[in-house]
Amino acid sequence: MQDKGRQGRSRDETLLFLTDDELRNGIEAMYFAYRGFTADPDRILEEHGYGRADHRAIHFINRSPGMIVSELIDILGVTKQSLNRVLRRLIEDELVEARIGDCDRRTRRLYLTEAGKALERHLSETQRGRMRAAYRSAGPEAVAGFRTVLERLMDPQYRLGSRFRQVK
Amino acid sequence: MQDKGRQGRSRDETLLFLTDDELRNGIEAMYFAYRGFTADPDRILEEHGYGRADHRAIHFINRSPGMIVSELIDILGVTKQSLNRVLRRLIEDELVEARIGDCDRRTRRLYLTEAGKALERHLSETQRGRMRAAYRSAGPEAVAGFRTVLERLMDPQYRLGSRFRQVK
DNA sequence: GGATAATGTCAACATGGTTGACATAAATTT
DNA sequence: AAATTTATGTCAACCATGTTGACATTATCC
Repeated sequence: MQDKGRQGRSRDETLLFLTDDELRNGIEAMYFAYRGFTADPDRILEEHGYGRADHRAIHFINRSPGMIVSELIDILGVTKQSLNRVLRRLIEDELVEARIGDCDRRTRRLYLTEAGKALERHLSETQRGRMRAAYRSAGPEAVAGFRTVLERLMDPQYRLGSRFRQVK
Repeated sequence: MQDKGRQGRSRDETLLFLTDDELRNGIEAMYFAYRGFTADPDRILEEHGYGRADHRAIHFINRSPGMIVSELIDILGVTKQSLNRVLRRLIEDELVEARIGDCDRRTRRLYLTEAGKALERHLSETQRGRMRAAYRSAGPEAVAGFRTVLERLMDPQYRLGSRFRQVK
């Protein structure tokens, strides 16, 4: 099954990276890498009684302080009900503060509190640690390639270039 | 917040890929890319009334036909109860067949049926399509770098090299 | 024959998604 | 000024997928 594909295509050596086998390996690698990538934060979050959804909210609020709720909904790609369940708890626990917008008083601008920033740092440091180790052992050229392919894999509106007309 | 880190480190140009900012961008890219990467299969699965857990089982059974249940549990990193719920349905729906092992009759060897293979092909073709487009537009060197970093990100036992003493 | 191993199953629970319906307050349009 | 739209919040029900714990069956191993 997994040999069949290669045969017909590998005559062109320069396109070896496009054989079905190579693509399948890439798919699998993506799966395992993502799991490794989330493993450390997951452990930390569990100790604090939070989950991955909380991490994502914390990450993006830290990334763009003052972001409003609907922007966060768009970035995370979840419903307001789903995000609200997360936000409500983070606000109750005083990891996140929601201030009324000054231009538009219907909106809520989201900020991490000091406690929120502390948790963010803890999560981020651990995750960056793994990323740094991977980057360092792979080298700058590999990292550039890694980033290029990742950008091509995501839906266009989330590419680094497209993600900054928003915020404040 | 996100400027602070760079300042202290960017003096060494060759290590720019290791600044906290670069690492944070990598983390975010990983998140968005993974989402893109699973979006197409998720749509297809939903049409058939299946979920991502079913996809993973189908993927790995296709990848290593005859794999036994405990091997699949190890690869997926879930409990037997969790996998069982998935397998039970896939077997009921006749996408997967579980044959009694010939050496050890306690074990169950897992295979995709024709219907299972058909669904696998549908899912895989779509996902490979996106992967192929990304690979093609990024080029072979980027792909090599991509794969290198992914391998370094995953837990070592899942690296491509370490994943083949098993099966049959 | 007794211990161990591989699998299956039941029940209860948590997380994090979904949809649908409805409420409030503020901004915008007419 | 009134009507409409927008941003947010909330309740309830549901689904998928993970967990733990307990227990049963069958086959293998010593």
